[in-house]
Amino acid sequence: MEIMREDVADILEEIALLLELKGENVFKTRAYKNGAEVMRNAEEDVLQLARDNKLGELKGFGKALQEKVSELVQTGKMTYYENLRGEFPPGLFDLFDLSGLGPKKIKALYDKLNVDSIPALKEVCESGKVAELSGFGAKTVDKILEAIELKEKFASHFRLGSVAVMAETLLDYVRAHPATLRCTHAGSYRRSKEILHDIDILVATDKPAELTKFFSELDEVESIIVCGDTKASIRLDHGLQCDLRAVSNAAYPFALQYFSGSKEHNVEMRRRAKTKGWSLNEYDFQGEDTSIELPEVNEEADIYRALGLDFIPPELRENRGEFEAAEQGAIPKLIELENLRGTFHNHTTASDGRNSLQEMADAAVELGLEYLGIADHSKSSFQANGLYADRLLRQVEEIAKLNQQWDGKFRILAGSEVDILKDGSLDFPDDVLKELDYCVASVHNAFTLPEDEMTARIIRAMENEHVTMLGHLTGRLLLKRNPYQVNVDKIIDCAAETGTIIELNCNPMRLDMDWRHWRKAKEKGVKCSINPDAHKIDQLQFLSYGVRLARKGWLTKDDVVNTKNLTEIETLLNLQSCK
DNA sequence: GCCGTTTTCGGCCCGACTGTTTTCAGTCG
Repeated sequence: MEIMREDVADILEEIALLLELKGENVFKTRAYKNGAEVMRNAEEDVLQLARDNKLGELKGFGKALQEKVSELVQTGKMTYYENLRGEFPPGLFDLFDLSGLGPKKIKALYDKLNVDSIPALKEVCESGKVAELSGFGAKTVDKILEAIELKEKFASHFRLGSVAVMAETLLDYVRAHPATLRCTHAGSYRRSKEILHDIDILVATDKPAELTKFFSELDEVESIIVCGDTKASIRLDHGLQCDLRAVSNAAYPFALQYFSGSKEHNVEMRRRAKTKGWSLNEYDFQGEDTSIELPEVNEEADIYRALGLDFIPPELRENRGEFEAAEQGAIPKLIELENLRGTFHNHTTASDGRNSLQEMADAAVELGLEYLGIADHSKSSFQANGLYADRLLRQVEEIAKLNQQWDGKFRILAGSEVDILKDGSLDFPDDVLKELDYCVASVHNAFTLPEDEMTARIIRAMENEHVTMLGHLTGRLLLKRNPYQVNVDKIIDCAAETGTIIELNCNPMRLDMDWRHWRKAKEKGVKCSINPDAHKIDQLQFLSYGVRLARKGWLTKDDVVNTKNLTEIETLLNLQSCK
């Protein structure tokens, strides 16, 4: 099997774990973890660099990592890794998933009690042997057993869309507390990650212990993980964890910056602070040399300014180029929800939607939109009641009639989500497609094609002049189904050449194309359409997730076509005004 | 193991909480 970028990163990360188990130098293990991070995020074609023995060009890759990864990519195996792996039983790795257990404790359990799997751990916990080990006690045993139970019960991953309501509710509670001075979300929720492990809330107050106690006693709390004077961690329904940090008003900007992360972003912040002779933590700047004056900080932006940086919006804080941009005054003005004037790719009862054309349009008008693109499924998506050409053309006529009611102030755009068939041809012939206002082309079957065939298939579809935009590029369903194999770089290049718009499908299950690719796409001139893929009226609200992820992908108002008003869209699509 | 306008050695981000400890190690974020 061909080695992928992600496989290399996973192996480097596993080596780091193995080295920790062996009790190796922490900086050595960190070097491997860092190497994994570089593999995942580097702009370069890292596999090609590995084939050419040029990985040393990447910061973080020295002689040792370069040789090991090159061996892996060129031969399909890494001797060092395989030897290291042979030193430990495979079941040991599962123990790292248990919260409260780290490399030191796992090593002790393995060395002293021969624990090499979760079932074995459960047994020695229950037999009382663990409590006898030095450094372990009754409470540790309880915690381990609870962690085992939790792992079995919950997977600790949550989609942005499934935590957003709870995140807002909890913040509202904190905001309403009389001892709260100011508060907001931090962490990955603030950074708009598509998958979250927890919700972080930060509060400024003179009575921190009062806040943590209040928080840990909310009705929504299933169990309390920790509750101290300044921090409370609670577990909610479905195992979702939520952390509250309470700090002084003076420390609030520092804490907000710190707890918003990402870890990679903060490591770089601290490194930059050090070059100025300061140490940065979640409370303040500390001067190593007391003769150097410390900057005054009242809000988060002051911290960035002190380091010679423009304010970096939280969504961009992934250490993926935001520092360079902030230095050069090149942080883009990111898109806002209120910039959206309309949207494409929505379904009705004609295929697998729940609401009629009229109902969907009324809901869009209610949201203040000027146009709503309908794109019901085409005939090959028989599972979704896809339309044959005759039904589609009747829908086009019906839309034309409905459009007369809004006197040109609102318009339903007649489209189709046309299936890209296995060979890259489309599910409707050109003489049907040309009757439409626009067309979304999507893959809905044959997900297991090899990457090159899948890429060629999609490119062939994009080359059709009637295809306006490409739907959910990778077909992923977050936490449920992996993306199909497709060469995203080639798709982006093709979109740039053909002028095909790429969709940011904002169904929280999809959020596809992934935010990590948008910056590259926009630099090549590819436009984005933020599409809710709504199957009922309330799913039009998915637009807010789309905007959050578009921001994360560095997109501005100008990069997103559905920020254009109706007149501009009619021009873009070569449509006669229906006034 | 990596890195370098203080460079080839000596650093590498840092604090809170918990539990098992009589002053700290381990884990987490």
